[in-house]
Amino acid sequence: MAQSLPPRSTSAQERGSRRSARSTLSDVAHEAGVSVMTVSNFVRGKAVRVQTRKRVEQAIARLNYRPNLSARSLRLSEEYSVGIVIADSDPAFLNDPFISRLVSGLSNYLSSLDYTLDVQGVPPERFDNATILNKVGNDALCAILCGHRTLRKEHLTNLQRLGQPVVVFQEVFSSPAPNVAIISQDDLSGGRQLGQHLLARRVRSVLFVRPALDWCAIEQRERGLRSTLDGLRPAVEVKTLTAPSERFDDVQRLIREQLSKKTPGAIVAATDSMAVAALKACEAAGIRVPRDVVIAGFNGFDVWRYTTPTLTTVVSPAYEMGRHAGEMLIQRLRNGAFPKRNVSLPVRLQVGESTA
Amino acid sequence: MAQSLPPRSTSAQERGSRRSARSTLSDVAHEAGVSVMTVSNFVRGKAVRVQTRKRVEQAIARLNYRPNLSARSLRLSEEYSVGIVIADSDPAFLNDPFISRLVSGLSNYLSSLDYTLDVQGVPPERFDNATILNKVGNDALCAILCGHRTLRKEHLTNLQRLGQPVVVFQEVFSSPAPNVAIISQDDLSGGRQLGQHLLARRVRSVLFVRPALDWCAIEQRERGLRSTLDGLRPAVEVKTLTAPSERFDDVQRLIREQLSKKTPGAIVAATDSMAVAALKACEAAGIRVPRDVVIAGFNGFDVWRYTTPTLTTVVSPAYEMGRHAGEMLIQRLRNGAFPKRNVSLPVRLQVGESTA
DNA sequence: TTGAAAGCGTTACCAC
DNA sequence: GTGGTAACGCTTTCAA
Repeated sequence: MAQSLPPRSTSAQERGSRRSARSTLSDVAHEAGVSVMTVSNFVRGKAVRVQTRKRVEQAIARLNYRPNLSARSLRLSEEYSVGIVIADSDPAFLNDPFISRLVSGLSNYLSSLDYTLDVQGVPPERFDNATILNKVGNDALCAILCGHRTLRKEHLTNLQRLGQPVVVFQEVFSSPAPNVAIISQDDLSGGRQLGQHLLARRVRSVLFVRPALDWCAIEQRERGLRSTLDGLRPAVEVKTLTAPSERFDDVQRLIREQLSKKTPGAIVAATDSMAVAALKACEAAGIRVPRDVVIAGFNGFDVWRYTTPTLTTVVSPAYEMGRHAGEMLIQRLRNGAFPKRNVSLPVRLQVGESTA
Repeated sequence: MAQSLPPRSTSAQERGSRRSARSTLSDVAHEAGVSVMTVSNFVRGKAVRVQTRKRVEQAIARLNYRPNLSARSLRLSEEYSVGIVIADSDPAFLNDPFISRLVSGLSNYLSSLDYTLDVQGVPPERFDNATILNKVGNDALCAILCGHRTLRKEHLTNLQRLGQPVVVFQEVFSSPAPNVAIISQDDLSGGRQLGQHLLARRVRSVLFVRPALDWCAIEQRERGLRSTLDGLRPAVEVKTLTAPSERFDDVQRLIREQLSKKTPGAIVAATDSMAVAALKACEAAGIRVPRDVVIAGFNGFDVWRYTTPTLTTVVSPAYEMGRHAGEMLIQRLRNGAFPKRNVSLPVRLQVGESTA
């Protein structure tokens, strides 16, 4: 198509059939009988004589002109765009409420500054293949890692090498490179708050249920819980039960087995969906909640209100984390440095009927 | 910065401090001692002599070169990018499981073809302000509309004027413009399937609970339900209850009021979260499910398994809708025409304990 | 206030 | 196989 490059005057009408008549500044200028620069100035809100402006406005409307972002980016060496790569083994990676809220918060903040957000999910083992990482199309990046610690560490190293500002969520690695910042939620405190709450309920023994998955948020939750309950007199026993997968049925079965041996005073699940599985397992076993055993989880997304009894849970500030990431990246872009390289956002214990 | 345009030889190192040393084809060519075109050819997988290739590979690794997408897009008049605008009054617009799955499906498909996905949520009244619509940065667009029918119609008209391929979800408008296609799920059939199911359960009266919101999916659901239950002998009574908002507490209260007057044989809620509200209202009123009343919803996202009893629901093919949109847009881009302009994807009744 | 020219990084098109 | 050249649409710079 478009044979050996006609020298000029290709109007939007004539131009290739692919992009049906996309008009350019030059087209508008021609239509309005002014120079390209005048149109450009008008589009960018510079002062233009009223008379000229009217002509330009009409030409723009007539030609349905919209500025071309690629051309602008190329000229300005600035993309006005941020990308987020989400490593997740679930193809429906946005379905996790933590992620969906985080991305919403990020997207909204960026939109308010007329920045674009590119979203790409990727299975953890193919992380390095993500287009967003291999081509330059964003001013800055966000990443949610997953998989084994070694793998995550490796991915973080690759992110550092990109030479772009990057925000990584929910990691504990110390970040040597000045272009990387880390945003987490204070899961340690979450575990502690929950521990205190259980103490106030006079719980004597706790079963902490977690997925085998190597995920530092969960380590923090357990650590916070244990730090509050360990070494008390009279003693509070804390036992950890590790589920091979996070699948609802698997978790439910595992807990049912455990309950057949012994009923703890409390079950704390590393996530809400595991807590619901525990709830169901108790129900099936004829163990009443909260009378016979109290149950609590982590996350606080919607689910808590759907169960009977409603669930006590530690609420994640996921939306705020996304928003905060946006703020930090924009500051980094504008000022050349992150205001802070390691941020921890507060969590909040929400008491439901399951620990009443 | 970067004073009056030095003629050449600005290497990545010297270049402006903003984008710290982003290297270009020219830098790589210089480093490898070959021409720009050779590097470009290599990068795009064209044949290159082994010896040359090695040098280029090394130079790329040394300089950490990544291709610049804006330059590529500008040159090729192709962005390799799709945008999705989501009109939603909830700031956490991705939190709706229908939307999060749809976007995941779309994103994954596009990723597999090395296309980028731009995501932007926007409150319905500011739809026309979305950056994605006002600047050209994508080859094609997707849109999820919301708000009053009149408003949606207006937005659809604006989308048509964009002169880009567009896929709109869950709309019923006939689409005059050849650049717009519509993808829906078969809610009519969903309503019918549910109606049949209730008939088999010998239900005599149905309360259909819906939000006031003007949303055509919900109209279809009701129509399907009624078309199956209307005019039978003996008659099945169908009554519609409209909730002013979709808020959980509001819906719960409304249903409780209704139940205090009369208990229907079945409650069908327009969405799962409303169905859960109904479940809770029954529980609070001492009405047993499914013994005294059976309950069903629409959507089939996770929630169904969290409740007690588990929920009967009509499962939406949300992920597939997103994927399908991607396929249609890419076909449209490659072949110049949509294979089909109106697609309806099948739904599936999933029977849970709530109608056992 | 308006305009002409150069160049951002890339690729199509030739020529060698 | 390799390389020179022009152009994609835009904005900065400088001159009128």
